[in-house]
Amino acid sequence: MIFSKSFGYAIRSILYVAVMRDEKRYVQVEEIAAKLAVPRHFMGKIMKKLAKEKILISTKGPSGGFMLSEHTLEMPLMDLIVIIDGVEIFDTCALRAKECNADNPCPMHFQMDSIKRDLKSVLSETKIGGLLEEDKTEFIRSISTAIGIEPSQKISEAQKVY
Amino acid sequence: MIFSKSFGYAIRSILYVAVMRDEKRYVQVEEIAAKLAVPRHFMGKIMKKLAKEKILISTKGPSGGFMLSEHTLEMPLMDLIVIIDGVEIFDTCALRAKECNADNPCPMHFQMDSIKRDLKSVLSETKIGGLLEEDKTEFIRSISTAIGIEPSQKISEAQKVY
DNA sequence: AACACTAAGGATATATTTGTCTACATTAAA
DNA sequence: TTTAATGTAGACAAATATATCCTTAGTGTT
Repeated sequence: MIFSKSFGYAIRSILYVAVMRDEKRYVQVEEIAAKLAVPRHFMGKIMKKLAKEKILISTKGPSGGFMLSEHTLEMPLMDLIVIIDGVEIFDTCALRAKECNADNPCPMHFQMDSIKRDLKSVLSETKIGGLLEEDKTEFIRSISTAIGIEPSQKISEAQKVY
Repeated sequence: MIFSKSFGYAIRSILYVAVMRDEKRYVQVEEIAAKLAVPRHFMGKIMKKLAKEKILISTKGPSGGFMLSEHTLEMPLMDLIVIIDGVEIFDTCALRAKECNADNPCPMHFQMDSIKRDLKSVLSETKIGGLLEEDKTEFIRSISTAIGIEPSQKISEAQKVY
């Protein structure tokens, strides 16, 4: 699955907060989780981590919640991957050899090297803000708009999308 | 982790059988598992699947075990991935959108498309036999040779490698 | 100061993957 | 034909990833 489910949740939550940035200052986990059809508390854990890593700004209390920080949109996906999934995806040998490098390569080393190089390249070149360009914004907004009236309905509708 | 642990076990077992192909006809799970430091019965399950898919030939009874089939070495890694890990790695959207394609792309669609294209390319171009070329063979052989005397030692030594 | 609202944190639960054990079926060899 | 060596199969267990629940701690409002 290349990336974890958590990573997908993380991106989706950031994009949701980003799309909402004109409408109000802070967005609540409650709302995000409902609109994106992500388990409320699991979403909370992930966002807590994002806040701790300064990817989002959070504040407690009434009308509190999450918003973008200045550099959120400039952050490469690479950083997000490392924060959520860790570096294992890049430094774990496919055959699980403990020592596997160019000097002492496992039989799949160079193939994996090529794959990982491509992966790193895409993830480093793509910034979070880059995911918001053009009509893609519409896709995100559709999650929150093209959805029913009532909370439980919202969730079931959202689940049809994600 | 891109590929599952099981996938790594599968490749390692096939390569082991391949390297042993001169020395004897059949190689036993018992031996393979010990030399590669893979849990005996877990290894068995994976190899059973490989045999069912005609990637290896198996026979029961005394002096039975596994050996290569004619086309084993010509098989692209792509096929092996699908057999062991399934197609989810290629058809699951990173953001877990149910409908995600070029016409209705999720915000990460084109980045993932690029990554997956690279992945498929490497996995399709690389055949299992290709992993056996040159000095890589030495790496595999080292698993079984550069290892101690006694079975329990063998396992612990092997674990240092993998 | 008291209250209500919201994120933070920790404990617990469920699902999936990985690993273990036991019994059984097949086959070669004696 | 008996026996022992082997793969096959399924139930069970442990580890990890994902999900839920409850409590705590800030923060704005009254």
